Amino acid sequence: MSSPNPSQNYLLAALPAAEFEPLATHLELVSLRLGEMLYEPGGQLSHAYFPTTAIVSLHYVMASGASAESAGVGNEGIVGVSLFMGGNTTPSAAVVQTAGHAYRLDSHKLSQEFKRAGPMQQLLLRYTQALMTQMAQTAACNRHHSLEQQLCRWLLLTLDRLPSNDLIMTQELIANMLGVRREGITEAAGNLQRAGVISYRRGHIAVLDRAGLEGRVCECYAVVRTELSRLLSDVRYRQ
Amino acid sequence: MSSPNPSQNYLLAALPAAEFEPLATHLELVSLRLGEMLYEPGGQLSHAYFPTTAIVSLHYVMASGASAESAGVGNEGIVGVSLFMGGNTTPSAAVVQTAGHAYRLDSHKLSQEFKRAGPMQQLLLRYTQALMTQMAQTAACNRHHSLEQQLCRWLLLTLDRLPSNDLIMTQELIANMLGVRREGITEAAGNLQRAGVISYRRGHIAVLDRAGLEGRVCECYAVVRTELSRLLSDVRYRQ
DNA sequence: CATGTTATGTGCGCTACCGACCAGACAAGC
DNA sequence: GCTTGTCTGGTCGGTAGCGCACATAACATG
Repeated sequence: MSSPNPSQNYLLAALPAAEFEPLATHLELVSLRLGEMLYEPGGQLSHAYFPTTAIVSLHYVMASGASAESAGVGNEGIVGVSLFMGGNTTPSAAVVQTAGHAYRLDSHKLSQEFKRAGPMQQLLLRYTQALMTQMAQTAACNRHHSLEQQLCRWLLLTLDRLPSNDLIMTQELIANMLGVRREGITEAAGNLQRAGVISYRRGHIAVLDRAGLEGRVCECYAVVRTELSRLLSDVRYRQ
Repeated sequence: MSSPNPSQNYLLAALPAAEFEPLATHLELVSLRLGEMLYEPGGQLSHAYFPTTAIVSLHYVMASGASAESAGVGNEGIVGVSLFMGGNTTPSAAVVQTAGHAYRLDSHKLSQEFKRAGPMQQLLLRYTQALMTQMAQTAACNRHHSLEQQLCRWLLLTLDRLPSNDLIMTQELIANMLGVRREGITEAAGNLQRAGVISYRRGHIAVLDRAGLEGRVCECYAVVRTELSRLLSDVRYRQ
């Protein structure tokens, strides 16, 4: 896992070898810094990104400056679905939430690959549907669930995209993702720490008890997870 | 407008004549009753629906019974994107929010049409991207905007899908869509009525002053509208 | 026109979250 | 060492929206 490898990304790993090989030479390894903006609202994308160890957050920033994440993308997906959906851009921004690596692919190459209507197209469309589920669930969760439940959901989704149990993440950043006040995160995280579920210090969060998180999270986490594995499980071609 | 016609649906209307004609014989006019469930969460879809005068709401119902709409579909779109996205089903439900007509198309025929990779595919993908924008914006709006602003957004989006200014709609139903308390709608609608923007009686709402709504709505309405027209404006083939 | 049903209006206490602060605590650089 | 910036902890008032319990009003039906 330590040396970067395209097959750390689920979508790339799922491609049949015959499809992947010709693509491999066009994949460019990039290192994404925390806070880096992959694209601004309405901006043109020159590349699509397949994260391996990085995590990217798709979120909308309101006129007031307030923001809210609609979905996150990690090694299970791709950043830049609008490139093959035909819109080329979106009103959302894509910001690096966890520093790490990603493989990027020229937008023309991606579009060309998509148009071949092969396994890659199927994978991309299915992933896009999973992304829609994540967005719809975020909308419902924002409406009905408590800040603590949402924090648990967010932690679990992030954890699933990381090799370790340690997140490099300030409370302020989490608050921006969830679109809540930083103090709200302080309080909820404090509760979780007191319960022995997580432990944190300046800019680091360690998950000690994953089951504890799962016990506190709302149903939304399971819905997103289940739907992702349903959509992508039967399209894994390679080991 | 009074006699049902497939080209009342934007997507069908946008198809080039050569593409539309062979499809026309497979389109079946159906009448959708208020409250009818087109598909249940996880259920299989036998048809896709192109609404003309009907409006369908996509929403998730939580374990607690609470619900929240993630997007609405009217004559600008299609119900059943999961049929061509490859998932066949979704965790959301589709419920008729405004009774009216729709043309339905057999799921195999739709899928077959999609695979031809012609104008229909492009239209469907672009519409799907617009749908994603609507979902993402709903998530952000649920987080940050007031009930009154959300009601205005919902009314405007619904209005855009209707030929008239009269909605047949109880406050209870709106509350279910927005995922708020019925009393909250009573209050917000009361304010709007006092301001002369709308007028209502048991199960009917008339919009008197569209500009008034637009003055009170949050930015989310414009984002969704603008994105929809951006994505679909350059793919209109027929008059 | 009497009756049942469904839709709307109102009042209450309650809680989760917001906004605006300030204070302490840790990390890194000089 | 000391300083400076960043991160976390706590407080205090304010409020939007919830849950609940009703009261009233419009319509539909026989």
